[in-house]
Amino acid sequence: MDEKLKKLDTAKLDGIRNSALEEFGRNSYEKASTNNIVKNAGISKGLLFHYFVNKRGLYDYLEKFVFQKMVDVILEETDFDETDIFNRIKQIAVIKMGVLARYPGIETFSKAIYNDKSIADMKEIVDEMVPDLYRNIYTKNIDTSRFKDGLDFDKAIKIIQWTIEKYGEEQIDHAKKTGTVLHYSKIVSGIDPYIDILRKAFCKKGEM
Amino acid sequence: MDEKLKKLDTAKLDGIRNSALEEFGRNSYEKASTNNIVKNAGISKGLLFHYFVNKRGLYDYLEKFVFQKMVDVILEETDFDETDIFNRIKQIAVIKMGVLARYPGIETFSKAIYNDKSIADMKEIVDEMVPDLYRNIYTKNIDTSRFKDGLDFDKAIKIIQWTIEKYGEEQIDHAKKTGTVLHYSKIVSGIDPYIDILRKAFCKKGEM
DNA sequence: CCCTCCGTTGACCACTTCGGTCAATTTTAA
DNA sequence: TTAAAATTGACCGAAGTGGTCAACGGAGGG
Repeated sequence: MDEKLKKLDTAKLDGIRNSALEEFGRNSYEKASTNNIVKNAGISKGLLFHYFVNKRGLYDYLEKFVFQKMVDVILEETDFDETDIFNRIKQIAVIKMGVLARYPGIETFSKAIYNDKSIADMKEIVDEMVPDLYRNIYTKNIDTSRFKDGLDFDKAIKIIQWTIEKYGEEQIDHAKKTGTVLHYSKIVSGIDPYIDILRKAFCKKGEM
Repeated sequence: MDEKLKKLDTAKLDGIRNSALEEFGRNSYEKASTNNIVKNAGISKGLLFHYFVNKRGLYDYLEKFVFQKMVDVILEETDFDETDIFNRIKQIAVIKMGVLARYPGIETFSKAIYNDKSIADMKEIVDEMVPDLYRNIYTKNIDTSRFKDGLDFDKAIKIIQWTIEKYGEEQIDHAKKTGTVLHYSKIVSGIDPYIDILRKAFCKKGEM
């Protein structure tokens, strides 16, 4: 399966992935329809099974893909020379949103994974790697001296991260409800006032 | 339909609702199976259609129910004598979690609503009422004088609210992944350190 | 004791959709 | 020109779909 996949046209593969992520994100594994997937991907039924063998093969591939993609992109695009934690967190949030934009459905799919029984190995890998990854990207080469004395660093990071994520989610929700197109640059700039508040709240007076 | 429903046994109705919320939450409207719903609710097929006429009737009922339930419980249980915004937000979060605990699946169902086309009236009602409701419950009889001068009140509230919500989500996720049972009292007490941090960050020195 | 009422059942309906196959066709490259 | 590879979609038996309805059982009144 994997050798065949490597020869598959990038654009076509992208289409299949997005279509499948959406279908598996919206429905449980059993109810997700391969017919819908091929229809929305604009390919024939036979081709899907030619490349992914069967439904389970496609699902397992997607599972590995979304995890690997997120990790790869974050590690690759994060600027570890940035020592300011606020900028670092914002940067990672923006990177994540970029992935979400390129692969719509990746989010609902990720959440749906834990409802279905999936590859056993996969869960272990994820559960091991993710905490490690997150500890790294939010602490590596970060200047903690600017924080107020006595502030719980880990919890402060969580608050900043959560604020940025929730702001993003709110914007996405709002766009979905009103039917407007979402510009990620707008989200990014809209975050700043919140970051300012948190910076004032968490940093020493002279160090902002 | 509605008159019949009133005579339906509470426990049985609860079972049907929870089963249906879960099924509609996990699947799109078309793919959601009435067979699954009756099976998990422990009732016969005929009974479901006797009370709800058809699939759409059940769905529309659920839509009204989840919205009405949330509003009612919040308005009923919130203590508006509490003037401290931190306690107020925490209180509402706890109330919400209580509803989520009693009706598992209500959350995914709510999110799924905006993907499917649903009762047109419903959307308008929700879009009008919800912002109003939220403006009220987070500001009515709240003492704003404790906040630091120059702090953006609305944004500060958002940050507090988001922090509490994300903390809750994280705990629920963790419980789901590890398969452990979740005690809501634990969530509630676990929030406090975060609230303390935000209180120190947002309030005047003497006013905490 | 029967009778009527009503909540409740689940076999059954015609129909759609399911995952998956494979002979046939088109595209590619040499 | 030809062999190989990519791609199609009609087709399969099986399973599931929303919805119906004749029949059942127990409660309550006479």
